[in-house]
Amino acid sequence: MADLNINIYNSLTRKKEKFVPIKYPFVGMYVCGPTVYGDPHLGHARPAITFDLLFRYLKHLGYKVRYVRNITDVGHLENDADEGEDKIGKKAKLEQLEPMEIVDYYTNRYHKAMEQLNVLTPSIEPRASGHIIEQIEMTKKILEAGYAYISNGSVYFDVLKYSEKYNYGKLSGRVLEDLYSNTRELDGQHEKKNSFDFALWKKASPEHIMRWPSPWSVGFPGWHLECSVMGHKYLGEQFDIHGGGMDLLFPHHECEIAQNTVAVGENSIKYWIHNNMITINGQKMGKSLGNFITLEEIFTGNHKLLEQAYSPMTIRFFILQAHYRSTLDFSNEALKAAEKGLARLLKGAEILEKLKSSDSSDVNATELKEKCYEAMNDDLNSPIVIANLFEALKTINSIDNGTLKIDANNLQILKETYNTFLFDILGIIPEKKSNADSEVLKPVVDLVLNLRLKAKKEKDFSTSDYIRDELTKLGFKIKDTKEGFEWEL
RNA sequence: GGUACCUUGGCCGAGUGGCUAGGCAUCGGUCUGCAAAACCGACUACGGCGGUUCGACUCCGCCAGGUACCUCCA
Repeated sequence: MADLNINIYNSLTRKKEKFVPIKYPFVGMYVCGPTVYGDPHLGHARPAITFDLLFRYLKHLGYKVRYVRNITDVGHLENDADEGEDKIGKKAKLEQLEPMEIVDYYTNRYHKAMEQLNVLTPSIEPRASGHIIEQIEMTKKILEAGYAYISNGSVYFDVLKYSEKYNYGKLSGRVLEDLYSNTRELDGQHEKKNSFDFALWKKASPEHIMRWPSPWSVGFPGWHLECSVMGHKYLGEQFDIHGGGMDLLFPHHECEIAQNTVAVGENSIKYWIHNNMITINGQKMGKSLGNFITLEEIFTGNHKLLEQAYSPMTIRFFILQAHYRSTLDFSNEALKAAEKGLARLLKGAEILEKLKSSDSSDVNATELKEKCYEAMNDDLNSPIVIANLFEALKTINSIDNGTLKIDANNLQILKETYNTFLFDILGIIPEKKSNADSEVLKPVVDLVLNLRLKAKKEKDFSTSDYIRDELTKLGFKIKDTKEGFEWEL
């Protein structure tokens, strides 16, 4: 068994820390999921895959992980808390649908994309709209503690009051004085004592569709509240990991910490983990910037920036080839490189199954195994894991070629390591080869290639080349081997 | 304007105070009737200027360029 000495970067302390769960062997992990008002895009794939990697790895190490990833279907406003429209509500009006139709439609689309990316389903996937009562309860608690105030039917968190006793900005490094001078003048700020106060409950304007009764007004909960509520509801007063995109660090996660501190207790979450953004031409890919590419567009190649379609596994591999805390720049060239590299690794897995062991061994597979664990333990360094797998691939091919030998024991470890890391931990699945395995096609192609083999033996190269060229045109890859031939579609 | 971060070879991307990750592309070689695949080899980089050091891509300072957050965003 691998050692459990994982180091992980904690945004809260800004350094790598040894991961020690609050209550071994259980791990509670909460990750901010999507606001379901549009198709999932490449940016959504990053946190999903990053935390899927963590989820898989922790489980692999034997932890009992409860992974909660929410669906935001209410309270996420288009603009500033006072004047903005709810994202879902806006879309619903636009398309003349019930808000919940929008929510279900895009939630399903999200799930489908996640499945294609081989992202495991979380243990619990709660919706904000299903936790209105709990959100009202938490708002009450914060009011009772004296860290919130009611203004015109809305409830706001009193950041100034909070910062007298606690450190607002401990996560983001934000300084309150800076927020004073730098928050823009926006309409409707008059309800708040200070511009940096944030809403816990909002009174609904007449045209606002999504609304619930509360002690203060008919309205809806503030965006930051849902994660605090659902995280603690399902993972307890204290839990281990809270994750999300770096862009949520401020204000979203900072506000969560403030709410938690008042309503649940200080330091209720141990590790804050943030993935970096995917950029396109060096700029963040984002809904508001309009430069995003949806996952469906990538899978079909139907976008003006795409030179071709890229499979879900190519995307997954592409994302894992960069460290999760680095920005990752999108380009066709990089994606094609990922595609080719991945295909080689998968081919290696097939060859590995057929390898024969020898009496002696030039290969030390234990070393590979240790290097892979070491990389994962060092803040989930998936690029290093992949680099190690490529080294292993070289070894595999060399054994296949007969230039290296491996004994049974090392072969066993090599297989275990290669398959465990590639498939179980990195979560790669072999892509389905269209019709290559079809019952009808295989004998036909084999027949044709056997004819070619015969031609070759008779040195009738014009015929054999003709067959190969024609099959290549049809998309077959033909490979001659010592024994005869191999092909794939 | 404030805060933080980044700048690595043709491209993507790890990493380290001295031991030149990895992938893709390109160019040689081996193998092959020729290819393909595979293997071997080549190309060996760390924005600029100073400083610390026996030694810096890695630490410090300055400069340049870029990005993110400060408003919704994964």
